[in-house]
Amino acid sequence: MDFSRESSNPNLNITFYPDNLDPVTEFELSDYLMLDGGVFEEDSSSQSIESSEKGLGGANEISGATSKTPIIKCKTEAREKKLEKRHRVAFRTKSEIEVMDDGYKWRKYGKKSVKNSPNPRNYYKCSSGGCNVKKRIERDRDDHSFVITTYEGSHNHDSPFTVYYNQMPPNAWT
DNA sequence: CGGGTTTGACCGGCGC
DNA sequence: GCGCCGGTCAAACCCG
Repeated sequence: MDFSRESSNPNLNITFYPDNLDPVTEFELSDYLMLDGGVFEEDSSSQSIESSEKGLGGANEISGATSKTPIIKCKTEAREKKLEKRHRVAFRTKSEIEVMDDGYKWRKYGKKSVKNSPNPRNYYKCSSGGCNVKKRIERDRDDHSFVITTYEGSHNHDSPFTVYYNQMPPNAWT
């Protein structure tokens, strides 16, 4: 069994996907891997996904990589036009725990079995009032030890985690 | 008692 | 037009 990871360290291996994992898109997996540690953001609004910087237990540093591949941007614009999307960021994380604490409070509102995957997909909403950020979590169908987390939208408010983050000295975490 | 899960039903979009 | 499929709702349930 390869579930014998001794620590629940979700920061071991993180891959970023543009959009969601659409198996029927023209994208190949190698296209995603081209981004290699980059964050894909759709900037249809002026905010950026802060949660990606501060979230996930505050241990990983995934900000900084900002290369936006033009081809993907192009494709996404088409989809964006069609679906009128907001921000959508997908992570692929090696972890046994599906729901990790990224500082926000999430409320589950749905579970669904997807045809493409044997594993169910979970839907979460940010439980803060007026904040309609959504989150979608599913397991990788190839690697059961990977978890795919997709954020959609931008938070209206600061993360409760951010309060601590701002008020503490930077080395308070170690 | 209040807030979060669970779970099936419902609905809308898309492809055929 | 119909059926499939993904996403959301909401009522019942569970837990602190």
